This record gives sequence, structure tokens and C-alpha cells, in this order.
Amino acid sequence: MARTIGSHGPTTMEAIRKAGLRLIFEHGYEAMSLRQLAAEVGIQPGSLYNHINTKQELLSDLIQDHINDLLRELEEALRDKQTPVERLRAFVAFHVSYHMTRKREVFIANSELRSLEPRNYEAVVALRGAYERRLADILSDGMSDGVFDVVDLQVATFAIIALLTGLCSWYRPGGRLTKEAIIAAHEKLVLSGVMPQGASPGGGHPGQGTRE
Amino acid sequence: MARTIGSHGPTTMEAIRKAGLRLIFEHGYEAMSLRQLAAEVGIQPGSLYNHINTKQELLSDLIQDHINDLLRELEEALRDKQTPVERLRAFVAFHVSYHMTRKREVFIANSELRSLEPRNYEAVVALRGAYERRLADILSDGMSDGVFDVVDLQVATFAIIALLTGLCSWYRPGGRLTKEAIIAAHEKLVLSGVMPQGASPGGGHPGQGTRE
Amino acid sequence: MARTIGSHGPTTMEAIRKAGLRLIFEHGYEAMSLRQLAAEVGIQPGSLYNHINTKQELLSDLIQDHINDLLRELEEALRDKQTPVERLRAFVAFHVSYHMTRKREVFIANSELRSLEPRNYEAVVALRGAYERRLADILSDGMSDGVFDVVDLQVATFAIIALLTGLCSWYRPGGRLTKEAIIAAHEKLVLSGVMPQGASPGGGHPGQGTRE
Amino acid sequence: MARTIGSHGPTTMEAIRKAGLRLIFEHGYEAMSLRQLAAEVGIQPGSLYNHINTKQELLSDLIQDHINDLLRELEEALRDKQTPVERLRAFVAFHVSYHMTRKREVFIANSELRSLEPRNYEAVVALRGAYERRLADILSDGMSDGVFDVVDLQVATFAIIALLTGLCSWYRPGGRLTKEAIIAAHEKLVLSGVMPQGASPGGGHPGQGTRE
DNA sequence: GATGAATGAGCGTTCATTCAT
DNA sequence: AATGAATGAACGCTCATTCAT
Repeated sequence: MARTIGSHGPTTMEAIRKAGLRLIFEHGYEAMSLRQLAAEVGIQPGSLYNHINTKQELLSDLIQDHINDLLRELEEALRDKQTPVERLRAFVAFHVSYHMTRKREVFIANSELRSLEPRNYEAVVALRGAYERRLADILSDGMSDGVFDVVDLQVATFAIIALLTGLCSWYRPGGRLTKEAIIAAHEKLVLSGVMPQGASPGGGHPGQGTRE
Repeated sequence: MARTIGSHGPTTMEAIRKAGLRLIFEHGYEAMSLRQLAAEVGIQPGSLYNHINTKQELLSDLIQDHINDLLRELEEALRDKQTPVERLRAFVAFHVSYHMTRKREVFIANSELRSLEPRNYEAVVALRGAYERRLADILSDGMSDGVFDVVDLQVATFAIIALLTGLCSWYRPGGRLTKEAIIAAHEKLVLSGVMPQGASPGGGHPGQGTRE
Repeated sequence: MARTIGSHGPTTMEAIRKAGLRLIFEHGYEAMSLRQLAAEVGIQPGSLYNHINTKQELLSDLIQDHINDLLRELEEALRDKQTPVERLRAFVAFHVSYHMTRKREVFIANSELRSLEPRNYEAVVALRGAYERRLADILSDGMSDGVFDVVDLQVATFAIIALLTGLCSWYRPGGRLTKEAIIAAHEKLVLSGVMPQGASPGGGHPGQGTRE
Repeated sequence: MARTIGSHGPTTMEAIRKAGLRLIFEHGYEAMSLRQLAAEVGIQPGSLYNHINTKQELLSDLIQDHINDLLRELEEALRDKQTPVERLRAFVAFHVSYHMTRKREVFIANSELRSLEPRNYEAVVALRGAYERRLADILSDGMSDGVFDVVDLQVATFAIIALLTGLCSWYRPGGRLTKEAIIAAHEKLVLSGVMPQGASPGGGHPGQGTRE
């Protein structure tokens, strides 16, 4: 990767990834044509193939790189957090801020999964599963400690990720809220959502007794 | 008569919608070809045009019909509910069960919005806005009553809808959980998530004071 | 309109011919679709086939009927004319006024010939040949009498017909000129054009002697 | 290398224009399919689009280039001609010989005008108007000099052009007549047609008095 | 590394025509 | 006579991809 002198190769590749990211985000993978992409980059369509192997591989690389980053950075964000509450709070903060800074990758990784060929699809889904398991483990630990209470661990995991990920379909930089405010708003919903219902008002409706 | 395959009259239109729904759900609007659709229905590609005007209009009709149903049925579900808590619980139950029975429409209405032409797009976004406002009003009322507490009304609205809608990317009929269990799991997360943090365990971390 | 008992059959057929004439004139035979035609008439495309056999036959009928009329009416116009000059003048007057009143048929019969199937094409070309021969005979008679002088009989025949027929690509009813003025303008050009060059000014360049 | 059929580079574009010209001449613009054209050129239909933007633009280019050539070459043909008679004779000779050598372009430029989109249509009609004005000016000058006499300038202009242009619907290279003979035949008709009727026989019928 | 011209498949759509009702 | 739904072929055009230069 780190080739520096002589050629603009790396620059072109970077331009392709960047433009590809934007175009897929805006129009979807199927709807983005390599002609559009080439035009955006300022080269002829055929020249793309000096940098990519196939359109499919470009998508796959974009998604896979994103998911790897996501996982690696999550690791870092959780490294020194000990209690489930601390870890959940860190998870939320990390997830939200990552989604704010890389919302295109995040969006694509969710919406264009179905355009991946089986092999690539499975690889990505496996990585996504690892990410989800991180959250599931935090929730599970909190349940054991009695600090969290969810009706179903898996549902809660999916629901919390969906809740947090929803961000990238409405967030625009420079909007009404600061990053911190947005994080705080999500922290409240998630943390509060998994807490035991204890003395909180409005609880105790009978339907809750029927859970499987 | 020879050919009764391919069916006639109103049936064909229904078959087109049904097959279209499934194919768009599975492959996306851009990736579904009218040849596929016609084959699924059992007619020639050109014959589709006895029933639809354009591919775009088929998508638009599917989405618009769904959103109208969604709004109408929500109205019904909320009709006799009085308190914000009751209403929020009803909203969650309705949303989840609607999404379980019509997850394809729901999924498409979210993921294929960008494939709508501007005119259609705006119409659908307006209807979606009306739906979101229903939830926002419930939350707002609950805040006034002191039974709910969210950091930011808009963020909470989007987040809750995202949380609930996430369901349709993992739910499969006949899975591990009953409908009631799934509803209960979501109710707990949402209701608990918007409650004032009062005496609940694990709360009271200092960061909460800094929100905008 | 004048539909009397039982069926509107004749009316519909007439409407089809009329609309067909207009549409072919405006867009050309190839560019006119039977869907357009049906819409114009106010019926469904399939219903056209209760009145016509094929699109091709509609064209052929329109052209053939026109050419037959043209020939028949020419006969009449020439009936009592004796001298070549009288007959040529009558030919011009007839041709021009026919083209003014039925310019669509005339235009189509010239421009859509190539869209006729071989069988129909040959039939029409034969009739057109008969029409041209009428003019050729007049010119030929005039040459024998010494009142006309053309360099080549066939070229003159084609050229005069082209000259006269050109009318229907610019004539619009209600224009600057009266019908009589238009006829007079063409008569002058044609009559004068075939006259021996005698004492006329500007003539007599030597090249004229060398023609085959 | 396998395929040198289908040719390369600038040659392909030339082959497309040439084949397009012939096919449009023979079947009409609407009736010519790009599949036919591609087959004629020896490439795949889609490959046409490496050379043209649209079918419409191909037509438009063919016509526009022809009309520009026509105007430019007319300019040259008239350059050193002084008197109206000389100029008219030159006009006829030029028009006829141009139409003999490029009859396909000429034919198309007349018959396929209606297939041009409004923008292109107007451009071409404007150029054609300039060409017509050349002839009108010659006639007008001749009238002032007293060497020409026409009943109506505009009618005469259109009629003469129609007369001359008619050539390209019957002319075939290698026919009965030499180029010179054909030119001479047209010169006689046109020159004689616009001459004052002076002593020529057959003149003086009463209808001539009614001109507007 | 880039270009331009090519491929072959496929796109959404329209067409003339047929025919049971 | 008219309809509505169907057929099968074809339309203009775009696509991802290849490759000699």
C-alpha cells in the first residue's frame, strides 16, 4: 500500500474508493455504474480495471475494511472499561461516534449486504456477528450482575444495534445537535432501556408476566 | 384454451404485486428485472404493461399503499388508548406486529425510498413524517406528564422507530419466539428507555450533566 | 353523425381512415402506432381489427384509393380539353387544386411508398405510372405540334410533377394566396417552361445544341 | 487477434455514417434499426455507442453536415457569376449535380426532417431557408432587370427547388442520360419557366390577369 | 497506467397482432 | 363491435468487462 514515489497509483485507488463510497451511498450498489464512477474519478471506465478486479470486489473491500476497522476500534474503546454499565456506555458512545464520522461505510455495510456474492456475504456476516456478540456479552454480564434486565438477550442486542445504527439515516454534520448531545441522547435510551424496572414510574403492567 | 397458466384479470395484477414485493425484498428494486418478475408471474415481459405503467410506478404503489395502511391501522390501534404510557405501549405493540406480518413492505418502504422519483419520494416521506409525528406526540405528552424523560425528543423518536423497525431484518415466522414474546421484549426496551431514571440502579454517572 | 340504424360500423371505419391519414401525415407510417390510432378514434387497439386487417393494408388502402381518385378525376378534368396547351393547363390546374384539397393523401402517397409491401408497392407504382403517362402524352403531343419544346421528355415529366407536387409540403389553407393565384403561379412556370425558347430574352446559349 | 472485421478507429465512424445513410435512405429513419446498422458495419449494436450518442443525433449530424456542405458549395458555384441568368443557370447546374452525387443525403434531408427533434429541426430548417433565399434573391434580381417574370416569387422559389430536387427520387447512376444531359434538361425547364412570356406561343390566357 | 473500441448480455419498454369473453 | 389480456419479437440503449495499443 505505502508506495510513494513515481506514480499516482495510490491516489487513483483512493479516489476510486472515495467516489465509490459516495456513489454507492447515494444511489446504491446496483444503481451505480462504473461509468459514473470513472467519470467521477476522471478516468475512462476501462482504466478502473488497473485498480480493481471487479465491481463486486470494490463493494466487498469497502464493506470488509469498514467492518474490520469497526471491530478493531471497538476493541480499543472497550479496552479499559470494567463494569457492564461502563462497557455499555462505552459501546454506545463508540458506536454513535463511529457512525457519525463514517456514516457512508456504515450505511452501505448494512444496506448493500444483499448485493454481496455468497462468499463475501458470509465473511461480512461473520464479522458483523462478532460485533454483535460484543454487545450481547456486555448485556449478558450485566444480567448476571443484576444491573441489567432485558426480556430476551438476542432481541435486545439486535434492537440496540438497530437503534444506534438508525442514526446514519438522519444524521447530517452541522445539524442542530453536537456530537456529545447525540451520544448522550442515545446513552439515556439504551442504558435506561436495559435497566431493571425497579422503582421507575409507569412500570408493572401485567403483560410483562407472560414472557417465554 | 391451452394457456391458463399466467392467470387472468384482477388475479394477474395481484400476482404481479405479490411477486414484485418478494423480488424487490430479496434483490432490491434496481436488481429486480421485469423479466424475472414476468417469469415469476408466468407471463411475457411485455404483458406486464397491461397492468402496470412503469416499473417505478409499481414500486411507488407498493410503498404508498403500505404507508397508507400503516397510518390507518395505527390510528385504529391508538383509538381508545388514553395515557401516554398506554399509548406508547400500544404504539410499540402495533408497530411490531405490523412489521411481523408485513415485513417485506416495511423493509422496502425503508430501503427503496431512494429509488423513488422525486415526486413519489416526497409523497412517501410526507406520510412517513406523519407516522413519526404520532410517536413524537406521545413522547411529548409523556414528558409533560412527567412519566417520560428523553434527552432529545427528535432523536428519541427516530431511535425508537429504528429500534422497532430493526425487527424486520432478522424476524422469520416460525422462529424461536412467539409474537407476544417479541412484543414484550420491545415494550420493555422502549418503555424502560424513556422512563425517568429515578431510583433505577446503575444510574447517576456524572457525564449526564453535560447535555445540551 | 349520420349513423342510422343498428351499427356504427361505417362511422368507425371512417374515423379510422381519417385519423390514420392525419397520423401518418404527421408522423409517418412507421412512427404511427396503432395504439395512437386507436386512442384517436376512441377505441381499444384490439378493436381496430374489427375494421382493418393489418396496419399495412390500411396504408395501402389509403394510398390506393387516393391514386384511383386522382386518376379518375384527372380523366374528368381533361375530358373536353383538346389542344396540348389547353390540356397541359388543365393538368396543372387539376393537379394543383387536387393537391390543395387532399394534401395529406398526396403527401403520404409520395413519402410512404417505401413502406408498402412489394405487392402493394407495385400496384401503386403502376397507377402512378399511368398518371405520369398522361402528362408525358400531353407533352409529347405538344412536341409533335411544335408548341412545346423539352430537352428530354421523361425528365420533363418527372420534373413537372415534382414541381407541382412540391406544393403540398408548404401549402396551408388560409395562407397568403388564393387558390387561383397559386394555380396561376404554377401554370406560368410550367407552360413557360415547356415552350420553345423562340424570342425569349436570355436564351440561346450554345450548350443547348449538344444534348443527347 | 481474431477479429479485424468491424474495423477500428475513425474508420468505424465513417462506416457507421455510410451505412446509416444508405439504410435511412432505403427504409427511412424510423424503420432503420440500430441492430441493422450495427450488422451492416460489422459490430455489436451496443458498440455503436462508442461512436454516436443517440440514433437521433446520427440523423441530425448526417442532415446538418449535408446542408452545410450544400450551402458552402453553392457559394462557390455562384462566386463568379454576375447576371441573374448566369446565376440561375449556375444554381440549376450546381443543384442538379450535387443532387446526383449525394442524392441520399439530399433525400434524407428532405424526407426525414419530421423525425428531427425540435431543436435539430429548427436548426436545419433555418439552414434550408438560407439556401432557398439564395434562389429567391436570384429570381428577384432577374425580375428587377426584367429578364425574369414569375407570378409569385415565393411560389416560384419553392417550385423550382421542388422541380430540381425531384431528381433524386428517380436518378440512378449509369442510367440513360449523361450528367450534362440531365443538367441541360433542367436548365431548359427552369430558365424557360421564369422568362417573360414575350412572343412565346400559347401565352395570354385570361386567368393570368387575376394574380394577387 | 491510461485509452478507446470492442463484446455479449441484458435492460425497461413498445409494437402489431390475436382471441376468449 | 368492443374489450382486455395475452403473445413474441423487437426496439434504443446501458452495462460490466476485456484488451491491443
